[in-house]
Amino acid sequence: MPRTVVVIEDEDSIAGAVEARLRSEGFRVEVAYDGLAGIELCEKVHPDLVVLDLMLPGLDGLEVCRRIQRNRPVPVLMLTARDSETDMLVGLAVGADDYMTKPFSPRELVARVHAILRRMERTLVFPGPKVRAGSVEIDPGARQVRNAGESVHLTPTEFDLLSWLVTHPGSVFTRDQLLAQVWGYTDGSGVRTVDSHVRALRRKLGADIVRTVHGVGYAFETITA
Amino acid sequence: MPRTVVVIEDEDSIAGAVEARLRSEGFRVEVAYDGLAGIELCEKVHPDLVVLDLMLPGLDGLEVCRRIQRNRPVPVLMLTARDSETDMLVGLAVGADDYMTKPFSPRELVARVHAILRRMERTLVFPGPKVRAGSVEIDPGARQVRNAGESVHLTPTEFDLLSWLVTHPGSVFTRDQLLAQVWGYTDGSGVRTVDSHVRALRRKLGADIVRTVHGVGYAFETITA
DNA sequence: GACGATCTGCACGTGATCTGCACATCCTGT
DNA sequence: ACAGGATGTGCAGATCACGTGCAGATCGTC
Repeated sequence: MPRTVVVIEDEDSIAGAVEARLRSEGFRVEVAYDGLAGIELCEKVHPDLVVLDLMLPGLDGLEVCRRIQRNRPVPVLMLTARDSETDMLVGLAVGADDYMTKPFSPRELVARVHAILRRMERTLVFPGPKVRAGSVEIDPGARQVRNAGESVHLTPTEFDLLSWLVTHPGSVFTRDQLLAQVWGYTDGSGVRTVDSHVRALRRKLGADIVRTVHGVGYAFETITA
Repeated sequence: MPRTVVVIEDEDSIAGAVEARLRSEGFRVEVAYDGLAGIELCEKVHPDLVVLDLMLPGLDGLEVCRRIQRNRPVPVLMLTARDSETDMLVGLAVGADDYMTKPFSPRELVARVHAILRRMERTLVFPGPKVRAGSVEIDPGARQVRNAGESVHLTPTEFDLLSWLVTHPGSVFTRDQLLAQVWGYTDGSGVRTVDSHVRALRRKLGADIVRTVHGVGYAFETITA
């Protein structure tokens, strides 16, 4: 599933360059040429990130930022013509996650987009929707887990592992795949370590939280009670 | 006791007009002609209201506004030469209570000064919204904190840090994110400084005020009773 | 200019967490 | 039922992150 980026920028040349570059990076890109259109676009496509020009015709970029955030928290990379510390502070105040001054290199923009998304993945800043699985309730934003109402403490690796499985219900993953996705390892070292963490999850959340697929790996499934 | 107003404005003609008009309304008026002098003046006379030009020689008006607010919360009426929504939003973001674009009529200025002071009086009588977290009570307007009824003194940084966390309950923030949001730093320097201030908060308000998310960062949580 | 408050950030101790072995147990195909 | 591979369990050393004490730098105030 490709990441979606909404670009709100009135200058054609910049909008086009940003769009092309991000698209070549594998993002799904939608462009709006003024603030109101941008807000509507965000409501429609629910982007993973917004690239927003501070100076827009009609509605001001800061106001656009606020309205977008109000509907649904989303990381914002703000573009500004002026290079001043004030702009940065103001941008951060209304909820932007990073900002760049024009002119900028498309390469740098791509780098920052990736940086923000990586940060968001690792640490969801905004309270996201909670995921339920049987009696287990997972809050990705708060990195908290409850079982039958009781708060359960998970270590970082345990939480990341559970999160990965939960966000891909029904899919079976080999130990190597889990090491790659959750641990970031590329070589096949330490496959048994996965077992240890699966075990920890079962001890804390019940044996049914993770299903063993003999000869293959592990999978998460919502219990259809 | 007459109300004191500090006017920070570099243009002689405007400063003179504002001063004369306000004085004729019974205010005690002090004038500074640049940002630094304005800040010092505020420290000296503790005004009930500040009229602040956005465009100042030397120190930027927004920076002046922040520093004044940091020492002691005071209503600010901001003057700006440009008539743009951006400026208003920017001004409000850094803590101004109202803004006017030049040219303006002295009569209107006086009206707004009275309006702001009236509003302030009301909010003194009817305190603003307070945030509660367990036995801890936070008053953002007054920058005051109470724990089990006892008034607790927080340093500026401590209060800013707590405020940010409190306004995003449940969300986990990395040290880098907190440095960016609370300190305004963009590079990753000084991550351990965050620890020190978290520690100060816990010493003053109890260990539970901030939750450590091992391997990630910190989060604030209302006590789930 | 001097004093106190505050901020910053290092160094160290401690506790939490990760890793992966060795052995026990379970599963599957025959 | 049996063999052989796969998975579960207990555990301990290594590693990593965090809390703490402290001291120098800086800021605000008188």
